[in-house]
Amino acid sequence: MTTSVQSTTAYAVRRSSLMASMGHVFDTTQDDLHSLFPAQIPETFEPGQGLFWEGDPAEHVFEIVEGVMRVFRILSDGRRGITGFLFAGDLVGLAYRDKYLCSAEAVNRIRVRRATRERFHRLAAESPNVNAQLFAAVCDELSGMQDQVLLLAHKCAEERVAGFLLMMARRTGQSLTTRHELNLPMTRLDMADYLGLTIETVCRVFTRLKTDRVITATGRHSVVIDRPAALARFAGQDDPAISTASSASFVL
Amino acid sequence: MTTSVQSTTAYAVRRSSLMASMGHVFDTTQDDLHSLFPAQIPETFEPGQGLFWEGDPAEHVFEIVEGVMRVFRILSDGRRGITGFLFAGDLVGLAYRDKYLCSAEAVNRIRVRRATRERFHRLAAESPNVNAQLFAAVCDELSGMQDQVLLLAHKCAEERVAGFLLMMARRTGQSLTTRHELNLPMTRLDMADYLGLTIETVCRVFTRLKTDRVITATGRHSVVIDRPAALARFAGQDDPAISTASSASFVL
DNA sequence: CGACATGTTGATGCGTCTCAAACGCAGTGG
DNA sequence: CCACTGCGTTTGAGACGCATCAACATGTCG
Repeated sequence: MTTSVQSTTAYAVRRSSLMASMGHVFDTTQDDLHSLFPAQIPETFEPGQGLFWEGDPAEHVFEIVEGVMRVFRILSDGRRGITGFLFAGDLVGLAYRDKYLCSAEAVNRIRVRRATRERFHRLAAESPNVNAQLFAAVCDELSGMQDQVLLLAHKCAEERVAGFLLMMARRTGQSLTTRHELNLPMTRLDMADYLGLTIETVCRVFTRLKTDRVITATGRHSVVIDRPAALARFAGQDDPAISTASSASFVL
Repeated sequence: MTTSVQSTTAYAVRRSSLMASMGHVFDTTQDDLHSLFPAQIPETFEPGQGLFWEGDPAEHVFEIVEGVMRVFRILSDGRRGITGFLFAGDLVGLAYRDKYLCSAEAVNRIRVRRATRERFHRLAAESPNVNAQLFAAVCDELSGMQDQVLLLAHKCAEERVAGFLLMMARRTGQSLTTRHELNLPMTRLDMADYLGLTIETVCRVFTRLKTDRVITATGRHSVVIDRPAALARFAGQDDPAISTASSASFVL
């Protein structure tokens, strides 16, 4: 990498938090982070297909147009640790230094736009607004990671799964007050690797939530949250990990 | 907050990573992040004294000149979760939005310089170099948090404590090849709250490491790492959590 | 010296992991 | 249409690791 701009980097961005934090300050109709991507027909990736791998030269930044991605690293013992899930509007591949530090795969079929890192950072540097948005978004991600750390360090299986469901509801823009169906495109293994549990434990918590009438399974990859308040209680209620948080998403 | 600059924010900065990542690009003798703080006699805080508390209006940014700090949140069940330790050269209090999201206390006696957020962000915005440094540093922190997430999600007590010792050695600039004394100013409770363990478990791991001749206790708050390779093996070896990482430090 | 905080060690219980088996759904082919 | 097959999921029994509770040791400060 030759320019100084390229060695300054970011990780990722969630559109929702970005709008929430910056919308009142910046004009988001122009000068938006998402305007950095060429207005072309998005590429599609099939479920399980990888966008890039840990260690690959970091050449592109991706914007998720539709679908869900998982970002993970392989630990020395061969296990997979998922550091986050990414949704429509999120950016991914803002790799740090010149290699990707994580791998990224499609969970379900996704559509993405891509820009070269060179182009992305050059354009971002041209606009103070975009620059600030990028910065704010990374800060948001950092806050979310802190919540995730607290969750993993101090919470039991029930709290983790309940918190995960609440996070999914929030990230997909659900109002918890009404009785929506919540789509969970990832497998139990994905959840387990994200929450630091085993498939079996995740599963047992699900059945417990079902027998307690907190949720109803409407399919293998979809549930209805019947009693959001009870779910929040399971999750540890007014924790930062639930109220503030993102709990996932950034990416290198 | 009235200006757009103030609502863009950052979390923290470690001097070491900052130098490592940016030193070859930026002139660090001038235009340094640390030059944003008034060249005045640093304030001192006594052990256990708080710099700011979760929820306080975020008025100042601090630079640690000497000593160690802990950053934490209180969970809904009353337990304390430490999200990181900060060392000389680190910045803290780059709060996001207008309230601190974490509390910060001195572990041992520390010396700090402070700048108002308004001044800090105004000066930072004036220099592209400083701006980029700030951004890169926050990205570094994000990477470190990811490592910490992987550690907490997938590692056992032995691995966590061993990893913690390696992190401490690295953060205090130790070359693991020679036989240095490692200072651990924090209590067992601090380590436990940081690693998601109990005091007793941390203690038992210490004694195991001692009986295995991996470390030697030279005092309550200092150990010698006798066999760094063995310690790295305990920690899970060439994990990202050890090689890449910071494992802590950022702060809101 | 005594009082208190911090650290260490031990006995026991709970929660999660591990191993194993059965189930259910989706896709395929007869 | 249904049997077959593969994979993800669910459920169970047992083992293991860490938390909990308790007692004691040690260091620190009056």
